[in-house]
Amino acid sequence: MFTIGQIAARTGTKVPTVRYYEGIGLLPEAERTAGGQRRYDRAALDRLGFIRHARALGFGLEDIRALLDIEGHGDAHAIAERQLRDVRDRMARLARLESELARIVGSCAGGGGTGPCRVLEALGDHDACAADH
Amino acid sequence: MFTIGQIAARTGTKVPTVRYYEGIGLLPEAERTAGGQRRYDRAALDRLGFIRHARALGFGLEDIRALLDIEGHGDAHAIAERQLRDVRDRMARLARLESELARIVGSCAGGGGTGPCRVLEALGDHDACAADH
DNA sequence: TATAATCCCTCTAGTGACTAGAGCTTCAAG
DNA sequence: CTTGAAGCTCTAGTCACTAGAGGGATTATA
Repeated sequence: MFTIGQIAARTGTKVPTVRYYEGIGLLPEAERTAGGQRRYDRAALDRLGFIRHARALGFGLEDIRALLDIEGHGDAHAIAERQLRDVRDRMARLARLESELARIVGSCAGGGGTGPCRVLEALGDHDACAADH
Repeated sequence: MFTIGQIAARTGTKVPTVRYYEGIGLLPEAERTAGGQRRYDRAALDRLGFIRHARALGFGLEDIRALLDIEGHGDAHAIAERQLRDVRDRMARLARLESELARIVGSCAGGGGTGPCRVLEALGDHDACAADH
């Protein structure tokens, strides 16, 4: 049996987060000692590991709840594909931001320089942007 | 003079968001008609445009507040550079997620197929990941 | 001038995924 | 038996909005 601090450390989770997961029903209610402290078994540890892995991949908690519920139906594939599409979307948007920001930062050469910095003008100038954000 | 709906439409903002910005002090308090409705001038419209542009580039509201306050000191450049670093960090992390997710989704070939889908196993299998998330 | 359609007002509460803190109790080691 | 770390509950805060209730203002048309 593990304490909450132990499963937290083993999965790279913070202790309040473990309690939060229990509170919203992602983790089952833990057994308690006579004094009221939580104790966990191997299954709980694995489940938390699964949750943290899925979180690290960007799945939302509701998606994770669905993944934990279905246990083998076809839905898992659809959820993962949707997540992959989301990630690719975000990548594309970030790439546009990056080039725009690089342009703005580049619009005045040095950081410690003397002249007035163009960053504010560049930020105010919407029309110079490629498009859509 | 513009109504709140007009400046919202012109800047691609939702009306409650404009009121929210006023509430947190990003926009000055608007003049009011006798009946209590907000009216805006050109300066307010420009300021809101600046805010929305900066938001679209991923700046947080506190950064934007700082950008609006300084009006020409060297800080703007530093803030923009930090934002650019943030964006590049996020891009790198997303790229790792993307390859991991693609692997997981690819681990079972078809969506509408018959056999059991490996997505859940792949999600549970932390060790197969390249690293660090 | 009356009315209807559209807009606007304030206020509260909810979102997602935690995180921080106060004030207290339990556990394990020595 | 004492001490110190770790645990407990509960409330509230984060960020940047968004939704809804219940009502008032403005404007265009008849």
